[in-house]
Amino acid sequence: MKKKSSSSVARVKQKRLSPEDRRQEFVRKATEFFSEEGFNGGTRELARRLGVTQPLLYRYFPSKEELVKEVYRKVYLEPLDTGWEKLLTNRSRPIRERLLQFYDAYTNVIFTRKWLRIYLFSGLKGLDINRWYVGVVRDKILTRIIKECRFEFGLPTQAKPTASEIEMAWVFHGGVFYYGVRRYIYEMPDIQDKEEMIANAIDGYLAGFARASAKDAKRPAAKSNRLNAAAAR
Amino acid sequence: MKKKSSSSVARVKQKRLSPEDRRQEFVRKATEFFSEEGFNGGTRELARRLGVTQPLLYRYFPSKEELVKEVYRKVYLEPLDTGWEKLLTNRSRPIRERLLQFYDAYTNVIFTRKWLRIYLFSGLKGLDINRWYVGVVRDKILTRIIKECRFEFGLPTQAKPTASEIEMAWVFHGGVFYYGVRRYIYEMPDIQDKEEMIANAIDGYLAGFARASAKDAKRPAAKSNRLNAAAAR
DNA sequence: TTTTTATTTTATCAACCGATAAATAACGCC
DNA sequence: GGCGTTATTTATCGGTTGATAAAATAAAAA
Repeated sequence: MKKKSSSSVARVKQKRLSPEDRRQEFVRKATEFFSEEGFNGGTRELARRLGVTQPLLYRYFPSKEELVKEVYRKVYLEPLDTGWEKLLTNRSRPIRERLLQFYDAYTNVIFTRKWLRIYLFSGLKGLDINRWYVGVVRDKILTRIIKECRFEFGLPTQAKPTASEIEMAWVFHGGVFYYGVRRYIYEMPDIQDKEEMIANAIDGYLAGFARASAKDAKRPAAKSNRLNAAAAR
Repeated sequence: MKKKSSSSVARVKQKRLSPEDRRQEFVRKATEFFSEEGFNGGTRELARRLGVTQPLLYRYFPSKEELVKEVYRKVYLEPLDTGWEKLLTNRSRPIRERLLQFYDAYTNVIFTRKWLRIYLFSGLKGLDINRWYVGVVRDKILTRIIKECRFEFGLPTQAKPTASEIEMAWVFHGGVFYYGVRRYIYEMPDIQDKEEMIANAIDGYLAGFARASAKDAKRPAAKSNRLNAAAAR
């Protein structure tokens, strides 16, 4: 064992962080820990990886649950404050380019083992923050994509997205998402480059969107609005 | 409390099952339990839901882990012995119809809260049986779909699926899968009928497949075989 | 250096976990 | 019915969990 390193000799680092910085360091490392072990991981093992003793955690967090909540908050808010919303609405560029750039940026944030695992763990718990996040994806991302696609294909953009449109966007988005799961959670070998996969997925989605629009143009809007009716009651 | 009901009076049910049947009943109920609580659920709570005491479990299973393994086996093998393979290869019917019927049948099996949750729980654990299952989906289902699509579009069917083809099929399949997650795990409201979603997803996939085939026909096979090269080393 | 304050550790608690042994209850058979 | 066998329960073990109080240490202030 080393000596105590009390004042001057051999003191290389470890200045002593501000309480808030130290707290954030704990949250950061706890995120890594819980992403691997799940939220049933013990506080003793977590403390060991932090290089401290277990009761110290309770100086910075009133309970394990509070620490876990802070991990959630950090993980779920991380992908949302990257200002990608303008990226989708820039109509000076074709929709395909915008989608390519957006999904490249978005997946650069969420396609990590850490993020995906915490997302799935909390999803299995049925947490409110998970439902909130999924709602944000639908209302901010998918709804925007649908509107921009309509514009690209010369369709009216005011009306709310139909159930079919949302569901098709979800299938596309979920398909892309599932690539991350296969790669970073299942760790499947021999997987295609992310960029190629995204390009293929986008082309497939746009082809499907064009096809569906053409079909809907023949017989006007009906049937696919079962959802709005249900939501209006 | 009731009386003991030893021989004849007021005996309505509860005949006493054979050891194997009782064991299977335990496995069945344990599947429900672990699907909700996760595999960290306690044996005492499980026994309570079974209406028995906790040590009794150890008469039927040597350890909790063995019980859990049997739950895995049952859940993972369930969707595979439904003989849907012939369904995909019946070339007297158009591929769209076959895909519709297959995915209707397949999702009828896996789109339950129970199945999806156990699948995700075990996936997060990185279990071998999970990786095995994902490999089966790729090699038996997706590869077959690709081959049948090639046939439908008048392309040669012998060559192994390219990386792009597999990845596109995965995005499609994962998109459908993610519908189940949204519905039965996230429990999102106002969701489209499963059949409509599947039909839309299939049409989108086929449109994308046609588009990709047309593009590949211009410049011959190259680039998209990076995977085979990687697998051959 | 001495005093004060903030940080970290040691020791410990009650509750819960998976698992085992021994005692009891229920059944099938004669 | 009584007897032997199987199924089930009661009681209990050692280990681990999240959490608390008090002692000890390190840093900062004087």
